Amino acid sequence: MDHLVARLKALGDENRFRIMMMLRERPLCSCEMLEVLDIAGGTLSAHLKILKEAGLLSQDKKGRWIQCSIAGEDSRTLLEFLADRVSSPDIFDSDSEFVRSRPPAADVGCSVPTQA
Amino acid sequence: MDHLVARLKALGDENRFRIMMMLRERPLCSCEMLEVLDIAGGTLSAHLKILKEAGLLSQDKKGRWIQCSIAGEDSRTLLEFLADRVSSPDIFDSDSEFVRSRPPAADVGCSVPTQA
DNA sequence: TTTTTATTTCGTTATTTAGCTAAATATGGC
DNA sequence: GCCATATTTAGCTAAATAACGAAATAAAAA
Repeated sequence: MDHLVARLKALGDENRFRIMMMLRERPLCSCEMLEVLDIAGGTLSAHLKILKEAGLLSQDKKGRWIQCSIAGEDSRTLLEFLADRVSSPDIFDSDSEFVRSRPPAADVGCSVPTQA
Repeated sequence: MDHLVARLKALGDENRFRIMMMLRERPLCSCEMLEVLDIAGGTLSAHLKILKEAGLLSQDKKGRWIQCSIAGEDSRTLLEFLADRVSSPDIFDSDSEFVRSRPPAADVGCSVPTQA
């Protein structure tokens, strides 16, 4: 499959798209995403794997947790273009708002229960 | 699901993406697409339905056949942006080349056997 | 009106996907 | 080393998806 088509497929899922929109704000660790998305840890891990394989997301070990970021300028460009075209900005904005309301993970660690 | 995410999902399939890339060239009827894509008529019909429901494709009855086009300026903008970013231009270019090599359907009708 | 052509719908099948929970695997702090 | 935390893997289920071929529709041509 063409790489771009694979990227579109990866982004054609609401939860994965929300993840990438949040990452526009700043790098995040999984536990922060879990606070926003109503899915289990295992499910999130699977989504992150798909985004990584699509070349949209990169992961860096930062001590105990793993920091997820947007992978590369190409991905960034694509996401900015798409962000301007979402038809329900409210949802993505409130996700970003939540991210902004929290101090970066690097400062506080991940002190959130992994699974409900 | 957010409308844009639904569009990305619709485009995240190789055959559907090829269809939309070909439509950048000119409007097409199903039988022309069938010459390019190696799928059965019923399968194509299902793909066209998905693209239509995603608001990417519009269909107009033209006598005996149905003309498919890109639906709206939004879709056109999105597709042009994506077309510049495909990682295997060869495939999509050769599809477009095939389309260009044929006179428009309006002139000749659809004289191609529907299914192999 | 019968035939031909274009397209859709239907019934089926195989595969993929998204989700869960629970177990396994790091990794850092005590 | 042991415990707590973060993440991945594994095993499962249910729903969605892409494909087929054949039957059903629609509309123009003969």
